[in-house]
Amino acid sequence: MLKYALLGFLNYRSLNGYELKQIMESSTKNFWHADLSQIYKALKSLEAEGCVVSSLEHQSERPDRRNYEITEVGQQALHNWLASPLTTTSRMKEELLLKVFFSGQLNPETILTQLRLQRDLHQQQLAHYSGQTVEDVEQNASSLEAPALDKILWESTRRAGILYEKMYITWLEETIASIESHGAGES
Amino acid sequence: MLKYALLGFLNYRSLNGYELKQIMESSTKNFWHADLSQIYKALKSLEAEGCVVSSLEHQSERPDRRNYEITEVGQQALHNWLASPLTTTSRMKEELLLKVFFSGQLNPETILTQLRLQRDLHQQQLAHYSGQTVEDVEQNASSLEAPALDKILWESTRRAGILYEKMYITWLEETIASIESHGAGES
DNA sequence: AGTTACATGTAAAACGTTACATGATTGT
DNA sequence: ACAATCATGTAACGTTTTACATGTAACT
Repeated sequence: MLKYALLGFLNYRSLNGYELKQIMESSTKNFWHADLSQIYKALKSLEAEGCVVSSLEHQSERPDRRNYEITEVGQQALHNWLASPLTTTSRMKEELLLKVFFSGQLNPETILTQLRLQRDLHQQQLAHYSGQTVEDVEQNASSLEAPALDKILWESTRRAGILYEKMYITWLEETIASIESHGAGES
Repeated sequence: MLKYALLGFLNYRSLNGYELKQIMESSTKNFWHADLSQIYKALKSLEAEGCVVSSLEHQSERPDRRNYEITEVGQQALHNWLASPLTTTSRMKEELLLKVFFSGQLNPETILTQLRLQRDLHQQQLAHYSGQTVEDVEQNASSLEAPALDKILWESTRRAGILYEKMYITWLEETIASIESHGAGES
C-alpha cells in the first residue's frame, strides 16, 4: 500500500525520499504514515519494478539527493489500484481498547488515569485538525497544482480526522464516567 | 501486543490456540484480531519466555489439542502491560482514505462507487454491533467468570464499535454528497 | 556545546498474511 | 459429494519498526 501512496504523490511531481516523508507527515499522517527507512526501501523496489526512475542530484553544502520520477508503468499501477474497489472494511488495531477490555482485574484508577491522558491527547489532535485549513493541506502537502476535485477530496480526509477525534473523545468521556460511577457504587 | 491479548484471555482460564482464535473473533475483533498461524507462533514464543505452560491433551475421534495455562511470570507481564500508560495515540492506516486522497485525477464515478459500497458494508457492521448484547459478548467471549467491572468495560468496547461505525457512515454520506454536488456543478 | 534540518541508507528484529499439509467427523 | 468444524502446525513472503552509521550547516 505504501507504494501506491508514494506513486500518488509522485504523480503530481518528482520528489526525493526525504520530501515524501515530510509531505506525508503534513497531509496523510492521520490515515497513512511511514518511516523514512521504509520509504527508501519502497522507492528502491518501485524502481526495480519500473514504476519510477531516479537520478542523483549533487548539491554543494548539502548531501546529494536522489530524485524520483513516476513512469508510465507507475501511472498505470496507480490507476489500477485507484480503480479496484475495496470489498471489505479495514480491520483496526487499537491498543487502548485492548487494555480496556482486560482492565477489569486491576484497580479502576489504573485505567482511569490512562483514559484521561488519552482524552487530553485526542483533544490536542482535534484542536490541531480543526485549526488546519484546506490551504494548509495544499501548501504543506505538496505545493502541487491541484484541480478542484482534489481540494474537495483533501478537505474530506481532513474532515474524517475531525469526526474521528470527536467520536473518540465522546467515547472516552462516556467510558470514564461509567467507570467512575461504578466505583462510586462500590464504596 | 498480540502476546498480551493472549495472556489477557488465558488469565481467565486455560485455552488452546483454536479456542483463542474463536474468542477473539467474537469479542475483540473490532479492535484486535490475529490469524491462527500467528496465534500458534505467539503461544510458542510465550512458552519459551515462561509466560505460559502447555500440555498436550489426547482426544479420541478429534485431533489432539494443546492446552495453554498462564504462569505467574505471565501474570506479572500482563499486569505490567496493563499498568504502563500509553503516552501517544495510535496511528491508523485506512486504505480507503488514502484512495480518496489520490482520486482527484480519476473519473468521480470511480470513487463514488467505492464509497457507496463501503457505506453498505459499514451499515451492515453497525447493525451487527447494535444487535449484540453484553450477554452475547460474555458468552461468546469466553464463558469466563467476569466481575462487574469487566462487564462495564466489555460493554464500553462494544459501544466504541457502534460509535465508530456511525461516525464512518456519517463521513461516507457527507463525502458522497460533496462529490456528487461537485459533479453537478461541472455539468 | 547541543539540537534540529538536511539527506541517504543498512541490518536486524518483530510482526503479519497467505498458502500448504494432515485428517476425522458432522451437517447439507 | 461438498463444505464446515475441529485442531495444529510449517514455509515463504511481505510489511513495519528500531537501531545504527555518516556528515554538514544553521540555530539556540
